[in-house]
Amino acid sequence: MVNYWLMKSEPAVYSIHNLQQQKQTIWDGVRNYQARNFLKQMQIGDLAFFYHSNTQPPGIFGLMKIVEIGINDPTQFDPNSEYYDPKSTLESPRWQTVKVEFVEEFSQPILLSTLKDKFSGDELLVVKKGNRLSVIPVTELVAKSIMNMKN
DNA sequence: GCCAACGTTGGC
DNA sequence: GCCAACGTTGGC
Repeated sequence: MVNYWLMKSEPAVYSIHNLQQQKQTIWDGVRNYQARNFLKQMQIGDLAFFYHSNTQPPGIFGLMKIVEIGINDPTQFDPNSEYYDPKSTLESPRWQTVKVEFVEEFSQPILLSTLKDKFSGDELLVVKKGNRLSVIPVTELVAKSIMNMKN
């Protein structure tokens, strides 16, 4: 069974175009336990919407696929990284993540304003007021609907 | 730049 | 375990 997710990134830091060029990347830097728990639930083959946050306009700009799971986020051990976590140890790492692969960039991005028109906060967490999670699950029904909207 | 809505930290 | 203070996210 394929699960669907939505993963946020600030395009000024890492955009769908960066992923398109790199083909694959380790999704590092998530430092929120709830988001991490969703990362741990991911399975190889799952699909994730690439969401551009903190930009104008915000929205879903493409699709990616989970190709590797259970990766220890390397930046937690790197004192030079802004994501360094001195409380994390090699014996029991705190932060796990996944490797994602570029699938497609949407020819027409699905903007947050559109998502707000189409879905309620209960249907899709990203339109819920006050939502701050950078990794959220998306139901199959909503995912299919989004896939239709991009055409 | 503002600020609402969180999550985290740390004293007690 | 409580909760005040503080930090962060992210749309606007």
